[in-house]
Amino acid sequence: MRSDAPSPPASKTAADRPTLKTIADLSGFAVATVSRALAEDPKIAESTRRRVAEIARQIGYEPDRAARRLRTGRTMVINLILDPHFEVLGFGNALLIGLTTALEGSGYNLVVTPHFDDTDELAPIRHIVVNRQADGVIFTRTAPFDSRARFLMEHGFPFVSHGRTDFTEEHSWVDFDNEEFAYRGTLRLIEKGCRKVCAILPPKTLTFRQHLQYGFMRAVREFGIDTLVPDVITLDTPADEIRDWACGILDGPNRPDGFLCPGEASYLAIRSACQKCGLVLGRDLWVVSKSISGVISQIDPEADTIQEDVEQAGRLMAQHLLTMLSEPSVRPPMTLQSAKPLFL
Amino acid sequence: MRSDAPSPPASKTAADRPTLKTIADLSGFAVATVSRALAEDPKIAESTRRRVAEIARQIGYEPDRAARRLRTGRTMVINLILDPHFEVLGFGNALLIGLTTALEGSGYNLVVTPHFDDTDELAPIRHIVVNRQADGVIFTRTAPFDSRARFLMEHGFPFVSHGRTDFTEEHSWVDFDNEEFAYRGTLRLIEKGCRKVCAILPPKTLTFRQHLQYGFMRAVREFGIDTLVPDVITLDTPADEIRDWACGILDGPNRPDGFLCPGEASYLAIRSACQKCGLVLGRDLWVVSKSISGVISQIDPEADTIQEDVEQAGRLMAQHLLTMLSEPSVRPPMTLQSAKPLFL
DNA sequence: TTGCATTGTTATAACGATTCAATTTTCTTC
DNA sequence: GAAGAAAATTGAATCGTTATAACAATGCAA
Repeated sequence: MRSDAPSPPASKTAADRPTLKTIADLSGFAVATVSRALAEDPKIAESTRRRVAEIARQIGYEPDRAARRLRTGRTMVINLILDPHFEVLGFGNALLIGLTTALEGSGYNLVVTPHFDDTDELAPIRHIVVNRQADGVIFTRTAPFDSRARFLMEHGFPFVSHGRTDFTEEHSWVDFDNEEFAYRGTLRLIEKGCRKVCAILPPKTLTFRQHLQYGFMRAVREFGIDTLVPDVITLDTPADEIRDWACGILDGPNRPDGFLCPGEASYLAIRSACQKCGLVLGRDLWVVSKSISGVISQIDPEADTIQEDVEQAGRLMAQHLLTMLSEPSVRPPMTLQSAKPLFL
Repeated sequence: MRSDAPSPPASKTAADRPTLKTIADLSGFAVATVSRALAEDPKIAESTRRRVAEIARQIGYEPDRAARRLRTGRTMVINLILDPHFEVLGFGNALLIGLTTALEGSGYNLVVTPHFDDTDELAPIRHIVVNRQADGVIFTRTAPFDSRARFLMEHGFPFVSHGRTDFTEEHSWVDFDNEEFAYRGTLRLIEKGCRKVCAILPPKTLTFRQHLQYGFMRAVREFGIDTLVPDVITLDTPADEIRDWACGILDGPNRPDGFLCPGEASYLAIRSACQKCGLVLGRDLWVVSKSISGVISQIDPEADTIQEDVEQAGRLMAQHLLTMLSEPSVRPPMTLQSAKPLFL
């Protein structure tokens, strides 16, 4: 007996998806009861709760997001502001994976909003806050007195930033211990015998430039090492410009013999410049690099890298936000991720 | 005179955001009239429409997403399925930037949903379709008979895939012309004098493996060149494994002298292996690589790369979806992105 | 003046959830 | 068995929007 009878004309799947009413009819209880039963309201009899939950499970009931949002005012949305300078290699992706992973099953959706024009960095966030487009915000690359953080604090809007600020008021953040990275990385270069070390740093506007600088300076001062910190070249400079600049430096007199690269693109750029100038890494020149995607240590196992676990940062940020959303009175969680050198 | 008078107790910003009712009260019209006026309903007097629009503008009215979604059933959400194998370098990021850019101002939100467990690739999509969590879906890395595409077509659910399928029924997609890439790339290797060329290909399950293979085979057959296509090594293999494998090959007899790398990680891996074996790129060995983030051509200007514009792909996918959503009867738009060699 | 389009506006009922206050049922206790 | 307390349930209102159908107001022909 064939069972593939002609199905009813184009049965639109989601047309008749179950609501509280469906469960109410099926169970004999009122809609209000069903709602409260599913919310585990202790004033609803245990037996009723079980009964309702069972039916809900059977028919695959899932509450309607729009209705809930309209009624409660909670959007169940977390908004990630997409920074234009998401490091080319790996950073954005890893963060996204971490965020979505940690948010899975929480009921929160991750909405990604771009912010690419350099004009008004507040615009997307203001829109979200004023029009209640999300319950929480996540953004990256903080400045010491970040206008986004200030705005969100002023409005009591939950957020987690990647990177610290210099505000006295506490807020939630996750950050990599860039000072430690720079300190240990520079020590490593000195240990290798470097006499003049160069650090490629982020733009001056960003908080983590300070951290890197502190760590770097601390190490070089301890050993009285010569330094070079370019003004015009930063981590955000396109790799080809870094490369060209490095070629110039390496050709000149009194060239540095150690580089601190807090990013993968800059590492590849230096590596390439070095090769072009006929210098050999690990003989004429040493480099310590931050590794995010892991590709560097995969390709150059002998390279001195320090791993930044950005995926974990994403998970942490999501968890922090979830904590704050479920317990608004809690002290904003902050996490400093330690720098783990892959060399000894 | 100091102006920092104590502000009213924690004035929650979005507490009193304007609704249709606000405009109704302000203008003297009924809520229904206001709604239809803003919708540019031709049955509403021109003068009324102008008046209402002006007030709406002044008070910064923005319709409530939840209410609208509840009433109309349209979610104004587009869902991107995050693939676990988003190429490490650049791909995911570029796509995301393209998507969000093209979606800006459209009123659609981009929600990112992960799919990391290798078990049921249909699960996230089924959830979206059955529970009406979005109006359209975007996903990547199609298989010839992709179960996700099939499911979505069966349910008449709008979607755009990155990559083609072998289904006879048409659906919307954006794809890079990988056959052309492989053909031109291989020709380039032959032109350089290569006698035995190796192609690193994606896993057999993916459609674009066929395209690459066709292009590759077409070129080598034309010139009767020897080939090597590893079975165990694919584009998804971690860079260190590719590197180790390549070292083995390059040390052995009858080694290939040309590599086709349709991905940046594989290029870096080959480049590194080559260096380790004491071979020199452009003398003992040639490589043609696909470049996505652009970092390769920035670092190795002399490298033979072919650019894939993934950001544009993202923009196209978003545009395709928007078209289909606004005109459901339209023939699903498809775009093949041409391969642009950066060498002559 | 009546009748009948035409044009513009509005009251009302949803959409699917939550929540308050009111109601019904069950359990105690005398 | 009645009264009162406790426990369990429910009707109705609400969130902000849109769609339908009904309602006024105006113009024009007969």
